[in-house]
Amino acid sequence: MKIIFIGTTKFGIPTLEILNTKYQILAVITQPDQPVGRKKTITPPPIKVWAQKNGIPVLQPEKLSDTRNQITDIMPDLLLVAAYGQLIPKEILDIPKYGSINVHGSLLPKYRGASPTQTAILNGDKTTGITLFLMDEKLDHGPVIAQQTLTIDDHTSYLSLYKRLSETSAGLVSKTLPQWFAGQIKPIPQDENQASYTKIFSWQDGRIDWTKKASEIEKKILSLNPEPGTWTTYINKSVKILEVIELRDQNPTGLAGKISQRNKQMIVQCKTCSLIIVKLQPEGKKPMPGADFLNGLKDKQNAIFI
RNA sequence: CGCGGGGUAGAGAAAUGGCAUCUCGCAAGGCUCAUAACCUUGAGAUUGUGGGUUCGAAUCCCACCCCCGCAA
Repeated sequence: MKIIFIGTTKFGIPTLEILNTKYQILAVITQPDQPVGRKKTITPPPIKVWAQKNGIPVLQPEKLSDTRNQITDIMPDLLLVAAYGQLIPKEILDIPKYGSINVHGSLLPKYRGASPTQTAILNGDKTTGITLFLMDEKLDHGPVIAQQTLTIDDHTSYLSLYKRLSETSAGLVSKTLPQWFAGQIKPIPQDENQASYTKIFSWQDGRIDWTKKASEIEKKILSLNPEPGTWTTYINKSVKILEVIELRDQNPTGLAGKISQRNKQMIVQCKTCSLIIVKLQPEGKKPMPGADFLNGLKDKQNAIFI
């Protein structure tokens, strides 16, 4: 079987690796190199780097429809898409004999869209999973081919769940494709009534509201790091909050956001209980332990996050 | 030339022209049944680099290097 892999982020790499051992990867399609960071360094997508290292041809069209003729010429049996970042036009999806399959990091129809993993953690879900579905012209809409459920443990961070999902994808793709090619799977349409969508989180979404419950704040920190980041302000400067531990506190005292010290640890008051700030990063500074931040404070008595 | 913050002891911060200071850590001693607690003492800094102004520069001026937040 001949496959074209379409993807951009490193989410697809485990899947791509396993495909490369079992099938013929004719080409990899990924987004164009983008300027990144303050210096606007032109950076290739991770998928491109991997493909070049493994001697697989790379296509980087601005718009996918530009490559229609090239894809037709290659005559793939299947398009496999994982975290590409653009809608793929139907005229492309219909080219391969066995259709176009997308790997999505949630149990569809729940959490369609850009940030299923972060949203699952933010909402405090106990489970999530991987869905393989046959793509159509609508976003994350087509009939489901296979699903695999994963449990989300407490205190799971976005990055660790992302990694597990990405590895699970590889396993599920590897297990499912032979059955798909053999015609043993009948796609099941998604239940539109159950559908929900996720948005791309912005810097503003990462602002911490200290009047919320400590457990809610912790989930926000776990889900929205490293991107777009979670932050608060201290004397008109932003401070990223990178890592916290919830502290059981029977008698919350002081205002929400109030900074205090206990056993050399930095404590911030929330609504119902407190959080130990393990790691944070003031604007313009490198990440540092909460205790270090506390050491440098001029007025420890009145220190507060807003 | 996208906007902005920063570089001072091992760490985090003060000091805006005049003895480089504080908190933490570290070392030694003390207290204690004991301690991550407490007390005493100590070590540790060429203030990012190079030049300039000045009797005198962490501080003012010029150039350069490096780190970081936002935005993209």
